[in-house]
Amino acid sequence: MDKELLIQNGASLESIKKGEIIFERGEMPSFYLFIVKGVVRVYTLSEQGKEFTHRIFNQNECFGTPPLIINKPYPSIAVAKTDIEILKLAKDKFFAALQENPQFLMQLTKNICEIIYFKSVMSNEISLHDPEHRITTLLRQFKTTNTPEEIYLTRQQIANLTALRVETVIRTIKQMELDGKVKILNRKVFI
Amino acid sequence: MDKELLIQNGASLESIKKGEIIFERGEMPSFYLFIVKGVVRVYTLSEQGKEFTHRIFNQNECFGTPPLIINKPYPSIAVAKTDIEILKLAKDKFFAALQENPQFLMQLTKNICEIIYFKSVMSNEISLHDPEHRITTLLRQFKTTNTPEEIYLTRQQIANLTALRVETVIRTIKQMELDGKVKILNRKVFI
DNA sequence: ATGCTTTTATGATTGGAATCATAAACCATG
DNA sequence: CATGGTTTATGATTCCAATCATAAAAGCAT
Repeated sequence: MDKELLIQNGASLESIKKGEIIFERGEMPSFYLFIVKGVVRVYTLSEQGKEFTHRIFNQNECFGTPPLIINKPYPSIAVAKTDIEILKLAKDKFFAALQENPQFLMQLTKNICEIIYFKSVMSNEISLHDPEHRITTLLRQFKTTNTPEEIYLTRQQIANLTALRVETVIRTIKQMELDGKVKILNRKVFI
Repeated sequence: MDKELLIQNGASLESIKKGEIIFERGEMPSFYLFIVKGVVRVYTLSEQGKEFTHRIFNQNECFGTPPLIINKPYPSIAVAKTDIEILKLAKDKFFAALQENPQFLMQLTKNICEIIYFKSVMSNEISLHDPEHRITTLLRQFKTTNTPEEIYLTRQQIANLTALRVETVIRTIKQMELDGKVKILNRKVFI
């Protein structure tokens, strides 16, 4: 999981500019991908161009790993939200490293469990709850799992994570502020 | 992962009647749970009693494992859909078994990756697509991952898996039949 | 400062799934 | 085969988020 171990096993460091696509939907995975620096967003698109953000990954996290492990095409798109640096480890070397290094596998499994937990929480929200509830849960989730500087999400980003439209998010957050449920400083939302 | 290994490591077999709750939302996991026989449904409830089914698990699958691994409360409820038999392995023994047996861990990780893949596909559907698209994707997914006898889902079950209401599912499937997109034999849907 | 892009804001309207209500068809079980 | 429970069916209505349109405010580069 950590940089040293990945490099020892043959991973190569790659710099990617903000906005560049890291993998496309439908593509077969051929690398284990680990973020050394920066932020990556994994999302899907509808035919009409609407976006749904599955997750935002920060440094020291891997992404796109489940499709690699079960050998299925990526169901989503990954894009660099900032300039990033990632370590890429070729598939065969990745599996060899897993074999030899049980700690690595255990750490990876924990990471994947965190992802599935977040997805469970959010899919419950999206399937059963109204806009205010969804937004509240998302913000609480981000508050506990990210450092303060990373918390800030634009209304559009909140919309993409909660499967709402940006106008709905704006209106809902406004109402929540009126009700004293959140505070807005600059344009940032505090819960 | 397989029965023998679990029993060797101290798992105990338990019979549970159809309809019984296996774990509740909010409860802390203390066992690794593996289905020897029968079907388990994992779902969440809204305040108004609406249900969202996260996944249906069949025999030779484990369920509720991510919260156990990351030591967080279950975000959902598990219920026996049929009379079932499960192997329960206490948390400490489970982690010990993982330590000693890398194959077990690898198999577990693959299982979890399958779950997250399915969840990714479905959350994309629920967030971005209309009822027909959601239902089509769900049925296709079930067609490829389950054996024919297991495919049959009631309209209500489809609704709970796609975050739609049962009337919407009924109307949508009717329309799809008229359009020649599915066949209905007895009341079962074939795609 | 100046313009350019992104983000937030807001009103008007629409659309489509949820909801409500009722009943028919089917299935299991004694 | 009669009975009760589940599943499917269907019409009428409601409701709320999406959509459409427009603009103000803030951030950013030159």
